[in-house]
Amino acid sequence: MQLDPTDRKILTLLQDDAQLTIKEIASKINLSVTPVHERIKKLEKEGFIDKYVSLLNRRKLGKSLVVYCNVTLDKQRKESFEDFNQAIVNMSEVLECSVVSGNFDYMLKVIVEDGEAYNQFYQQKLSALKSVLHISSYFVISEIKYTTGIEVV
Amino acid sequence: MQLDPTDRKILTLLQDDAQLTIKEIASKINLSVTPVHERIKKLEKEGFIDKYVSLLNRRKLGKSLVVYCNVTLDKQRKESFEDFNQAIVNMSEVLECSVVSGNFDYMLKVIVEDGEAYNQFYQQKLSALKSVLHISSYFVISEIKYTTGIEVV
DNA sequence: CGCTAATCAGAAAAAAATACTGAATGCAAC
DNA sequence: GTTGCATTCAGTATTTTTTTCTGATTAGCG
Repeated sequence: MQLDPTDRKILTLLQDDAQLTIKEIASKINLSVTPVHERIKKLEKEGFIDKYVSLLNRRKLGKSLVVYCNVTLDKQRKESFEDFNQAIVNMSEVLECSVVSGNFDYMLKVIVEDGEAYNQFYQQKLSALKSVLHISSYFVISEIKYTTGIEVV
Repeated sequence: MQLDPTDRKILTLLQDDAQLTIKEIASKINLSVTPVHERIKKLEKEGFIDKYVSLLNRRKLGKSLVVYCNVTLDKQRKESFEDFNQAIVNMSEVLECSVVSGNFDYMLKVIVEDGEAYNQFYQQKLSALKSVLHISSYFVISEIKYTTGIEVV
């Protein structure tokens, strides 16, 4: 399926504010509600829109510390990767985890309450995994930018 | 303001699916619509809910490559950080950017179309910034986990 | 006990989403 | 050229949801 400029405008609006009513969107792009509604349903069905979420304020919820981790696995063990992946998916502290190229294996983004909580997480959860060989932690001091919005060209 | 278990349930539901109707939420947590509605409005006003967004499928939109970057700035120049921050905020390829502790200064998450597009971005945008001294790039090979949902305890 | 504040259910009103109808347009086949 | 088909749209009707309003229940407290 090919997106036209109207679809792109709708996607751009929705990824910034999913609470916009169809009428509001219609008004912003000079259309009536019918085509806007139909297009949104189509975009959902075709998989351009993955899901609608509300973004919570992590500080308000006591998760003030963000840490990026580089993890290297013990390549000797054949099942290392599967074991590790499985474990990571079930850790609520880990928001993002990807296999990356370079001189380590995984990049993680972790959020916790504070340094003490990270120490707990590090010692009892992450480094406790048998497949883990090495971890480097980078503490976030200041968040310059965070967005879930991607450019819709 | 203090959250009670009902508030936490609502937040947990909403951060996973912001399209749930108040009636559906009410039914899931055994309440009527009135208190659910009142609580959501309160949670928005108090800042526990930052915003509602739709998450788009980046592959569908041609952004197939994710790259994490470590950037080191030239500390000699006094205005380096401000200049860099300003520039980053205006780059649509950069989804996340944070100042971090450790042997480099910034951690970035970048999404682009492919390797060629990254090369373009790297050469003409990122390394073109005067304040940038060094960049290390880590290409994402496989995304194990990605979520915007944080544990609401 | 009586007062107040907080929380809730249920119903009513307002607004939104969804479904339906038909008009306008573009395009391909003949 | 014109017939037929598909696409896109505006306008309206219907259904569903949100929002507001009213009053009941409960818990805390002097």
